[in-house]
Order: sequence, then structure tokens, then C-alpha cells
Amino acid sequence: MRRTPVGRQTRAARGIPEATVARLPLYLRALTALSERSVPTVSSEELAAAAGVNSAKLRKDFSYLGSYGTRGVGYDVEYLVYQISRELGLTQDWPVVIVGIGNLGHALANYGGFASRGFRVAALLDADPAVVGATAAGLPVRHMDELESIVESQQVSIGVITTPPGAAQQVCDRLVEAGVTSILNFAPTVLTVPDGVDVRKVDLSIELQILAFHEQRKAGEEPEDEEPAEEPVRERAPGPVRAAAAKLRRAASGGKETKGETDRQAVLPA
Amino acid sequence: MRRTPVGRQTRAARGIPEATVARLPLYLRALTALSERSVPTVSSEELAAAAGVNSAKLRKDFSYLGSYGTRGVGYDVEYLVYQISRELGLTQDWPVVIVGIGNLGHALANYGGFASRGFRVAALLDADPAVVGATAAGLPVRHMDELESIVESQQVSIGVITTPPGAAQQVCDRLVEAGVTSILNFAPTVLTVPDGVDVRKVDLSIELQILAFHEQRKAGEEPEDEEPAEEPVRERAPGPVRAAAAKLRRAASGGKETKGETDRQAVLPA
DNA sequence: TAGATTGTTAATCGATTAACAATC
DNA sequence: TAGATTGTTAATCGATTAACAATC
Repeated sequence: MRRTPVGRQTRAARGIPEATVARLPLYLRALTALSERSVPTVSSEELAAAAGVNSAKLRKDFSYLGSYGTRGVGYDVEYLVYQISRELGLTQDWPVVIVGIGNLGHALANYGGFASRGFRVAALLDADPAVVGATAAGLPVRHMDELESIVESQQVSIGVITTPPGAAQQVCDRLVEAGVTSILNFAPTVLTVPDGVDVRKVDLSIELQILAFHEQRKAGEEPEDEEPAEEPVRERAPGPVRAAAAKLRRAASGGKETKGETDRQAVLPA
Repeated sequence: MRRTPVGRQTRAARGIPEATVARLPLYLRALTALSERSVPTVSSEELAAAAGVNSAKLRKDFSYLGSYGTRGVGYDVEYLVYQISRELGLTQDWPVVIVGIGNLGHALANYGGFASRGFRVAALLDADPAVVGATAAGLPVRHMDELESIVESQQVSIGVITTPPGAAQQVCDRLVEAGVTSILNFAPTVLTVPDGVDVRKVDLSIELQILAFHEQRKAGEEPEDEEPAEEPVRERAPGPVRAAAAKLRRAASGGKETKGETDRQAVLPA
């Protein structure tokens, strides 16, 4: 996707796969721990175990960065820490704004891993006058009105959105307009951004739903309903009839079934 | 990966790809919004736009669930909400424990999207006597000692870990031992679990680092250091020499470089 | 019947993995 | 030199996408 030979000529490092990029922080964390224990070198096998991946994947990942290992020996911990840090852009300082200082914004402002790794909270912003002026993590909460001036004066390129879902797109638009080009979105909202802006999302509800899916599988696949047994080959009733049927099922599904090892009530999301 | 024909015979739905499972919650969210606006039917094109994916992917995803659409018409919103909810296991109620009631645990306990979608906070747990007894989101914080009895008596199968990193594995072990088989980990720790236990992780620091990587790319790839230009073809000095060189570079890299459009200080993660 | 839209096919792309030659 | 471990190859697997026949 990303194909941005903006600067000078493209070097090998340009083509690092997304899946690899997403694992570099894991390797870096494991390496940092080794570094703190003054471990001088580490093999792909050991490091992979510490990072929770297999060693073939790790070596493949590192091969995109260059040949930083020594055959028969392993990797120099300090050197790798430095190379990965540089590859990830962590040899710079990245000022970040957090917009929406509710419970979650508060938690993030206080998050330790934030300050390390080169990320610095440039400002906390909120639209609520009752919150503005309060202090979180030693920083004053400032009003949304200051968003543009802060982003510009402090060269903020990363914004974190922890607003209620209804405000997220609007906040996102303002951040982008002001010059932010990377957004980490904690609001359960699909954000629309122009080309060149990256959005990553963190969504508790989605993670839980994925876990629930697998949990249900593990629980043994008993019927959760009256007639689910041969459900894929269901008859094709016209839409409205189906909807009515669904409603009936929903109404009927309250607290009926009992799973083998559990006894959970049937509940549909609101 | 997951191949668990635990219950009776395997039906088509067994083989839903992970990537599809991860998108079902997105579709469900978009459908719920349509449902609330009383929209009766939706095309793959419209729904895909609302969920932020392309329509071919959406149709492919839905094809794993069954044939729930009507050619020439689209999908019945209510019916799809029901089918996806059931597929994800959301027609049941899932009691969840949150362990570690710091800022983040607090925020999660208060998170609205938690209570909807069938997830219910069964208990908040903390090891710190100073926190135990306090109230968060209307629930008392209980002591870790009660973990086992709560998990067993309330049939909790999902645990959320929001402890400091040092405590995460230990908490994880206790959860698993008590019977929890799905874990959502917010601590920046690689958790080791037995087969049959699912772990998903949410890691702010990793997300920010991935954004920083792309941000750096966008910024145009100027040298962040003295000699990075032909860095992939670097000479292969033996480990210790490399490490020393790296340290030199680290020491030297403080506040030197100036990017084209930014002026950030060079900082290495702690 | 004509128009619309699904469900599926097949091609392509990207990620994972095992195996092993290269080489320290 | 012998043992260890990297870096790379090639096979496999899974995910994405465009296109279109099926069919409402």
C-alpha cells in the first residue's frame, strides 16, 4: 500500500511489510529488557521466544532491515535496539495530542509507556468547560479552541482521539486540517481521512467480540437457539418475513438455553 | 489455526477466516446504527462504506456465514444483525472480570461499549489494599484473593488484564487456573498460556510506534543520523565494536538533526 | 422483462514456515 | 576444524480483489 519514495532514492528498507513493522515494537521491547539485564548478544531462537513469535519469522523480519546478525553468534543486543529504534522512527521525539480527557484520556495521559519510546504528550484537549483547566498527569487540560495553535506551534503530527464516538470524526477533521497526519482512534467510530493520513484504531468492544466468537466455539457449539442446527441451509423467506422471524427469535431467546459447562443468559446487544 | 469440532458435526460456519471474524464486529456496529435509524435493507456497497471496507470483501465475508442477502435487493438489516450477533456469540451474556483497577481499569469499567453487546462486568479486582473497597462504575473493587471464587461462581470465561506489566503473567496464570479461557491483555507483556486459551492484546505503545514508522516515511526519509545514507550495506564489525559504535551514535544524536518540515529532537527510548 | 445486486470464482497479492546453504 | 546460527529460498497458506454469472 504505502509507496512513498518521497525523499531520495529508495533503499531496501522501503519495502518492509506491514506485518513486519507491526512486530518490530515487540522485538524492541524484548531487546530493551535484555539490554537492561546487560545481555550482550541473543540468538534468533531466544529473542523469538521472548517476543512470542517463531524464530523463522523473526529472522525473516530482520532480513528486511539488513544483515545485523552474526552467523554462529546471534545478534548484538545494543546494536539491534538502535537499528530497530531508528527504523521505527524512535530516535526522534514525537509530540502527541490527546483529545477527549474522560476516563480513557486520563488513563492514557498517565500511561508510562507513552513517555518512553520518544512519545511526548504535547497537550491534553477537551471541549467540556468543566474539564478544561483540570490537571491530568501533571498537564493542564486545555480547550479545543487551542487545538490548531498547539498542533502548529509544537509540530504535532500524531493525534490520539479518546472522545465519545459522536465527536470523533469532527475532532479528526480538525486534527487533520491543522496538520496531524497520524491518528490513533479509541472511539468506536470509522474515521474518514484524506490520503496520506494514517489511522489506527484500538477498540475494546471489537476485541471482546472476537474473544467471544472463539469462546463460543470452544464451548462446544451447542444450539444457542431453537432451530440453529442446519441453519446454513435455511429457507429464503423474503426480507420482512425474515426480520419478523428474527425479532421473534430475539424475543424468545431470553434465558432459555443452558450450555454444557455454563449457564449464561441469552442477551442481544442493544 | 483454530480447528475445534468439539460439539457435533462441523458445519460450513466452522471455517470462518480470522480476518473475517475480526470484521464481523465492524459490520455489526454499522448494522446496529442502521437498525436504530429503522433502515430496513442495505446493499453491500452501502454497508461496506459504513464499515470502512470494500464491498467485495464484505460480500465474501458474509458468504462464510451463509446466503443472507437477496439478489437485486440487498440485506435485511434486522436479520443480519441477528445472524452476526449469533455467529459472534453475542446472543449470550459474557461475564468478564477486570484485574488491575488503575487508571485504565477504571476507564474500562466505565466504558459504555462494554455493557452493550452482551458483556457484563462480573467483578473488578486489585491487589492493592488501598484500592480494594473503592467503587468504580458502581461496582466495588474486590481483592485478588477473591479471584478464584468469583470466576468459578459466576462462570467467568473472559478476563481483562490491566495490571502493571510485572504482574500480568502471574495474574494470567491465576485466571487460567481458575477457568478463564479468553484473555484481553492491556499490559505490555507477552503472556504465555496453555493451548486452548486465547489471548488478544491491546498495546498503545505498539500502535504509536507503528504510526511513528509511517510518519517517518512520510516526512521524507531525510537522514536521522550522521551516516545513514547507505546503511543497509554497512560493514560488518564484530559485535562489541558495533555496540560501542551504536552507543556513540546514541550519545551523538541528541538534538542534532532538523527535518524538512519539523524540528524534533532525537531521543532514544529508555 | 430490465435493472440491481448478490454470491462465487479465479487471479493476485502478501505472510508464514521449514529447510538449508552460507559463514561466523 | 567443528559447531552454531544466520540469512535466504521456495513452498504453502491465507487474504484480498475484480469480475461476472446467477437470480431476485
